[in-house]
Amino acid sequence: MRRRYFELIFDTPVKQSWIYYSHLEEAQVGSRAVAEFGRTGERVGYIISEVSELPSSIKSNSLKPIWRVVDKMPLFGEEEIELSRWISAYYFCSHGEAIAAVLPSATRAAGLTAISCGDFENIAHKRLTLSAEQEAALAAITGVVGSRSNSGSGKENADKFFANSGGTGNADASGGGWKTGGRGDEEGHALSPQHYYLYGITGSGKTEVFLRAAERFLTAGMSVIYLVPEISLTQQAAEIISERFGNLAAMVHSGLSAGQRLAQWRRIRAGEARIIVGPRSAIFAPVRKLGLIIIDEEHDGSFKSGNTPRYHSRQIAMHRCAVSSATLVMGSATPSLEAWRLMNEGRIQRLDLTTRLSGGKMPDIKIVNIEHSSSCLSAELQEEIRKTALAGKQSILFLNRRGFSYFYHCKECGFELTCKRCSVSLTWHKSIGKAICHYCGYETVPPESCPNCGSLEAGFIGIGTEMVEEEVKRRFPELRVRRLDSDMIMRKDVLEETLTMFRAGAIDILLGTQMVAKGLNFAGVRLVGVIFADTGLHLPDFRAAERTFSLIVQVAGRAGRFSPDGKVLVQTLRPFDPVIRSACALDVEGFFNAELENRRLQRFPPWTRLIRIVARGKNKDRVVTAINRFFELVRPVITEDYDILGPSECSISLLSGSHRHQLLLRGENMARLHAACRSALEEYGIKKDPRVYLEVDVDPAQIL
DNA sequence: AGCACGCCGACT
DNA sequence: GTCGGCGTGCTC
Repeated sequence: MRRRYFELIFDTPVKQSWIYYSHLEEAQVGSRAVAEFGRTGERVGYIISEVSELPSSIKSNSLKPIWRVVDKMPLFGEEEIELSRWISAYYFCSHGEAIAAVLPSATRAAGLTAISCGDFENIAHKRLTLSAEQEAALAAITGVVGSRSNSGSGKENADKFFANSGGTGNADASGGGWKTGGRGDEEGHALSPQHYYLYGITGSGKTEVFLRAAERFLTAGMSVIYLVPEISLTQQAAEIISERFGNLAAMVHSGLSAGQRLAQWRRIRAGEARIIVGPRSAIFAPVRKLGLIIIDEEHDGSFKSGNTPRYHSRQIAMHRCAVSSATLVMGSATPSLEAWRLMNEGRIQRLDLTTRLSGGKMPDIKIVNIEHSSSCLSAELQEEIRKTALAGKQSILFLNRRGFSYFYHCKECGFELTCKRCSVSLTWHKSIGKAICHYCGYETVPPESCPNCGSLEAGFIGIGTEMVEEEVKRRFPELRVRRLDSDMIMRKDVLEETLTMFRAGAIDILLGTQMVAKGLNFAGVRLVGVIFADTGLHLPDFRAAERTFSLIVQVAGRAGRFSPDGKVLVQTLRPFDPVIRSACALDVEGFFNAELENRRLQRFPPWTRLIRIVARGKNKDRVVTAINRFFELVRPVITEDYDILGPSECSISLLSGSHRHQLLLRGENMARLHAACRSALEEYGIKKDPRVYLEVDVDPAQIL
């Protein structure tokens, strides 16, 4: 075999590719190859192209050989290479990091496992009759199956707001589409938005519509990707889908062997599995003829990756839909503000589901002022827990307590200390004795007494989860209590076990964080108690109100799902806070429209886009120097209607021993932000301090 | 990110 | 006199 040359990329932050030679016949684009990389010995690289001529910059005697080819059958193709290239440009990571995120790897990606039981054809029947609303929604979503041309209407729509990477490598969405196999309905009404949103209260039957839509696309010979939030919903969705679609389905979730992952990846690539269910990373499923992407609980934070590349599945979904002219359907009772804005503007077609099925009603929600309560369980809440237990029903207690829930509060008048320029809460920095705004750097010495009413009953406070558990156990020794939070599920099956026990009625009170707020449907739940609704509200993050609102509405939805006597108690120090009030009134529209207006006034998403740059390192002075240097570099390339917030210390100023300082680039057009950031990064790279790492987060989900 | 090469402090 | 600190540079 003659000597051939291949371009390889590695999972390293270095933004380059490398040429290797090989005599191996199996060497081919799309396979992984083992080779020596630098002085690191054996490493797995990804073959992304075969090159016929060496670039003049490379001396052929410096080339290294490919030792071994890992995949006899290619693992990926042009689509994956293109997608990873787009990701690397959009999210400012190396191509290698991007492809590693896309492909099933032992360590990084979520795994895949087979679920096959029964046969698609045979199952499709035992189903419920759809309500008129569900029917209408389904018709809208599937009305375009088969009648779509290959045009870019979807692409424009996506680029317009979410995608929009312009000039960064998007170059190509070339017509990766496919011709439809010709199902009849050609009447194709307005094709423009191929993005839909099932907006409906919890328990209004979104899932059934998703499933029917999926079925239509499958029947038409296309593939479907069905995204669900991490952990909670995965299991439920998996069961339903495997039951309904049998061996056409592939489930994606973490904690599986590399072998299983690979097998499923191949099964999907081969077109054997055509409906893929899973969390965030399932968006990369290598399906052919992508027809539909479903994003259930679209508002959920787990769709945004916390590691490089810090992608958002919704963004990737929009891109993939544009490339393949596929349909996107999202759903939630509490959409993200981004989605809400697009719905208002008609760029996403909103489909309403207004009635709760299965005989349940939305629960009675009551706000409880805990201003004078000495316990974290108010008298009212204790009373309801007692009532619920006596009725043989179950309770869920929810406390959204994150690491830094400290805030300055006046017990007298409810005053909170916020930044004058950004209207976000100030964070107490004990070490220097100042309260600081992490958006603009504003800082102040906190007042001894409340600036509003002069009360001395003012200061920084906060509640913890374990405290609640103790309190509950102390007051209700006869009830079976289980705590469910990230600490508890460190051990592998605790989550599953706890949920099973709860479902079986072996637990009376389930106490926990987010985990208990998301998509759990248990018939026995009568009471939901929100221990302290204010927690997330005071985080120095512009999405604080949105998150708080969603959580309350979501957790409230857990009560009385199947019975009419659901009860929700929301404990708060601010019974008149508009966010809490609108959540407790389930006034979704009211909240969203008000919040949209706040964001507009503050120039925050969804009215603007953000790129966040975090400098981190052990040496604080170097970090400050680095972020200042970057600031000086971006300043000239940012045009007047765009702005830069910071540099300022991150809210979490010290993380894993690294000091962190950040900068936010803000503007209406992501393409322009991208361009500015890119040029600054290039300049920065010339003389960068190797002891300071620069993290770039495009469309950050939180900026703490 | 890794990893090796390289030049300055406390140890058998 | 050496072991080892991590600061610096490189990866076809």
